[in-house]
Amino acid sequence: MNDRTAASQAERKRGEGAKFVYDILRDDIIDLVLPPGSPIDEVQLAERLSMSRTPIREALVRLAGEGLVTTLPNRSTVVSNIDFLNLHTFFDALTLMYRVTTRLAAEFRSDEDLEIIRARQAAFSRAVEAHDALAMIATNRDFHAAIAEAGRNPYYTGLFCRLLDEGRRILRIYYSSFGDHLPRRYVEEHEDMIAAIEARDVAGADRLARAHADQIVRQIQDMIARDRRQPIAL
Amino acid sequence: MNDRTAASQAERKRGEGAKFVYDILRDDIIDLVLPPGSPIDEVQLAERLSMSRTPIREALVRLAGEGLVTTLPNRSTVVSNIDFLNLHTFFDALTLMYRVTTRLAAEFRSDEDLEIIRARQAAFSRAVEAHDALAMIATNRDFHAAIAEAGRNPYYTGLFCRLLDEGRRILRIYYSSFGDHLPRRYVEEHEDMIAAIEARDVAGADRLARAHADQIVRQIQDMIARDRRQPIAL
DNA sequence: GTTGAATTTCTTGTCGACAAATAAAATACA
DNA sequence: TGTATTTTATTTGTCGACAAGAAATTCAAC
Repeated sequence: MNDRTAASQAERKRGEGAKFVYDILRDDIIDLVLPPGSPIDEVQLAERLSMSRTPIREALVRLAGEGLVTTLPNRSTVVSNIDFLNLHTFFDALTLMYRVTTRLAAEFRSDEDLEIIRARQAAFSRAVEAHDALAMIATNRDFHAAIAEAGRNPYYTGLFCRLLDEGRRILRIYYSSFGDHLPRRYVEEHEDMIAAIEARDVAGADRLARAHADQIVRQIQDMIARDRRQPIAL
Repeated sequence: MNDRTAASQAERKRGEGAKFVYDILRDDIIDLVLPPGSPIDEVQLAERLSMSRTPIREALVRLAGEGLVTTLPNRSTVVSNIDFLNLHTFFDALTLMYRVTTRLAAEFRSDEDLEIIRARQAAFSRAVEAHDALAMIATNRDFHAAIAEAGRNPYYTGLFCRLLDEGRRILRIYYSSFGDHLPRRYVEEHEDMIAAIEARDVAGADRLARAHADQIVRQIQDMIARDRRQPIAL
């Protein structure tokens, strides 16, 4: 799978076995190392990570709770499909969470929050400069997650992070079609959002977040319309 | 605990052991049969339900994923506290979900959805007539959950149901202070919402949902202000 | 009587094994 | 040759047991 598997040989503390395999599976699912539909074999995973099936099952239960894997009763558990037929519900929720979290960030952010957000934006900017599409997707997610954290509403951050992760999966499918000019626009939009959050301009933050969300949704829809590899589902 | 425990003697099908104990624990937590802070002993539960610890642990992992229980590493797992200090984040998210789901229901509802919603409203009305506060709380939750289902956005319904369940816990703490006149107002508000959903009046549904949410939030806040038993936390 | 260390107890996290349920393969039959 | 049925095989769900960690208790020293 990946090189982190080597770390499994190192002795792990008691109690973090499940978290260990959870993190590995989660990252691999979001990065599409495990594409939708991939079966997950408990026994195979167990011997690869040199641990019992018990912590692996616990990780799978948690992943199922977040909707990242689907458990067929008495049969295999597979990586959840991306529901292309109902993407509009995803876009709708994503847009709303963009707006709400950015609004709240403008209202409740502390100076430390602002620092973290700026650091995340710097990482995103570097990824854009380097034309590294994969890093762009990841750092963009971290940027907005930091804004959500500044809003200090765990209900929103929870749903938003789930949506952002799902968005990473979708974007990763089409990452080859990323151009060079559009992302730079995102950098500028991010800067505007930071300015609004710093100025505690709630209305402005909402307007920018909405525009930003529309922008991203439109780009994903364009990519899907342009790329007709799997028109129905994966 | 309750009489459902007796059903544990009946033979269960393979694979639904975890769901069985999950449902029991979930209901008991939401109904405050297990109040916040209650420790959950795996071994005790295992022998009471006459099953192994494995399915019980799976249920606990799922409950932890939904935030209903908190697992202290290497120590006991307890029923999660109600965070009275940050109730405003709960009210904020609840209000937003009320609005969004009702809007979407007005937009996408089918005739079958409307039937289900009406049935739930009838149950709520009966509970109000019977002055059964506990049934009121439960049927009110089901009514709004049905509206959310009609909106057909699983991201919203997921968060909303979590919020409604948490609201049930909060309301149940103060259910003794329920009067007789206020709930009747809720019945009428529900009827108005149904009418707006039937007429596909999105703007009206939004307005009614917002007013309804404000109403409920205000009542809970009044109850908390009036009842000073546990001013800080439970 | 109080404080601190050692011991015991109790609960959890992990393991290996077994049995049920399903999928796959092999066989029988038309 | 194609289809139905039995057999095999694989994978999951469950179990009992054991060991690591933390809390509670005991014991000792001052």
